[in-house]
Amino acid sequence: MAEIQLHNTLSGKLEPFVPQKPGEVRMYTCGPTVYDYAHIGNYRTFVFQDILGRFLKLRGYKLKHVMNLTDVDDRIIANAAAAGKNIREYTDTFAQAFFDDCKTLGIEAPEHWIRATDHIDDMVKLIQRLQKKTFTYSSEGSVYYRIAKFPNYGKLSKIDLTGIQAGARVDNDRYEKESARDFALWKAPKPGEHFWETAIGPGRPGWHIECSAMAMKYLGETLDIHTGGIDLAFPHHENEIAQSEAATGKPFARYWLHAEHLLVDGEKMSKSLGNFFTLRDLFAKGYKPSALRFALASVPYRKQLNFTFAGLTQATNSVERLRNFADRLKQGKFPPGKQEGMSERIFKAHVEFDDGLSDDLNTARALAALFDLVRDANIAMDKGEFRQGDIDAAQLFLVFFDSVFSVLEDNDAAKLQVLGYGSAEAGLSDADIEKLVADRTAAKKKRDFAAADRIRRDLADRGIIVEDTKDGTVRWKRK
RNA sequence: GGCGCGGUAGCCAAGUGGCAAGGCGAAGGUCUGCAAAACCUUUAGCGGCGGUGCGAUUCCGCCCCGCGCCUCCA
Repeated sequence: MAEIQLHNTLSGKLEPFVPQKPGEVRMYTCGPTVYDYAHIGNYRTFVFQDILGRFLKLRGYKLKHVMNLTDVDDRIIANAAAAGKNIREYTDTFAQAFFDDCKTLGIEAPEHWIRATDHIDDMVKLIQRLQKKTFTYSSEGSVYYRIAKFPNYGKLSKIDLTGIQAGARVDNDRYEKESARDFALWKAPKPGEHFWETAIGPGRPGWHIECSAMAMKYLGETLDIHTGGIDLAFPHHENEIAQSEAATGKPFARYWLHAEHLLVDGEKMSKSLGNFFTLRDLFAKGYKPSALRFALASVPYRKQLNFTFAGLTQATNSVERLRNFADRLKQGKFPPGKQEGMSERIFKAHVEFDDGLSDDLNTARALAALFDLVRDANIAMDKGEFRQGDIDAAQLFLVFFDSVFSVLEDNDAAKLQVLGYGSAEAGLSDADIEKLVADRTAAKKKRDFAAADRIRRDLADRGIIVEDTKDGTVRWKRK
């Protein structure tokens, strides 16, 4: 197997991935801010993180993965107040929606899903540590980080802040800061705002401190991998580095991976442009979770992904092709024995697939290896040159593939029902379908094609596709 | 302006100094009672201009275009 290479934002280069502790990966990912439903752009990043985690596990690493939910910030405070709810009540709704969405998209739950407001004490302790080392100063009840004291500031985002002055783009009138680039570790409460009473005074945490505090609490002072969307590189991750490394004197994370953004029709997604979508928006239009997952996963994560409905349809059809192949493998009748060269062919595809993912999660390259094999295997099957003894190797590869991509299982309808989409109408049971299929076969035998076609059409209207195969068996599937 | 992605067929997209993967779509065909699935065939002057090479989509320079970040943002 090829060595795993990952693009590290810190170095700007592809680097061989070697965790600190052999066989174990400690990964922290920035999750959503639960002030509203997450959108498909968020899920582009979360699917990337999922694929990374799944691939590492598949490669035999023990994965310790922590994802946070930011459940306190300005938007949340404002929205909760507007809704007449307290912060917890308000964010619970969207946290639950996020968990449901993840399940629907096949995003595996990390070992820990943690919330900022459950870790106020940890943040306070970290701030105190920074206070002791004089990386902070207080002003009007808030605590700020003194960037001037951290020499490596900007090493992740390669940003040079010396030119940034308080002014038009920098909010300098709400708080008193020594320097415009300094950021808040702890914010003094504004009138009427929810606050925590702590050893460093009343208030609420700044945005960045939560990730430093929680990541180090669960994963130690040096993480193997830290990921998020590209927009988080600055200032969020840069500030995490400043806080964490100032406190510990150790590198905070060894590999920083950032997912590029998703665009819609070539433009930034925004509510004002009317091109802003949540998962629920797409499911309500009838698109399948597997199609969206495939669409998000098939474009390598460091490339901007241009989301379009045409693209989603393409993804739907691509998944269909793979499922057809998986079905054929499962249900087809093949001659006994093993075909000369076939297992080698399958093994080659397997290796190429793995090589693709090892190359900084090049999913497009990996998929090409799979589709190549699908074609070759179909050709062999058509010719009767694919045998029973070859099934296992092919199946093994598909399982490997699906351990990462997770799109083969035909469970879209069930998933949608969890979110309340798709008709919960009493559809045809398997037995009903079998009966109708048998009726059609009987009609065909009598060469009553009109009757047979009528049954097939009725089934099609109810979302069941019936197909005759070469070996005489009839197979059906739900659309 | 600084930093960073990217411009490859109708659409999505990989890739390499030496005849340009893969998927979707479209057209024609094979198979089928008809379909579906599958298979076959067709569908690329690699943003522009220069440069270095026997040879450049791939390296270098300049330019054009799209997108992102530069303290709300996955």
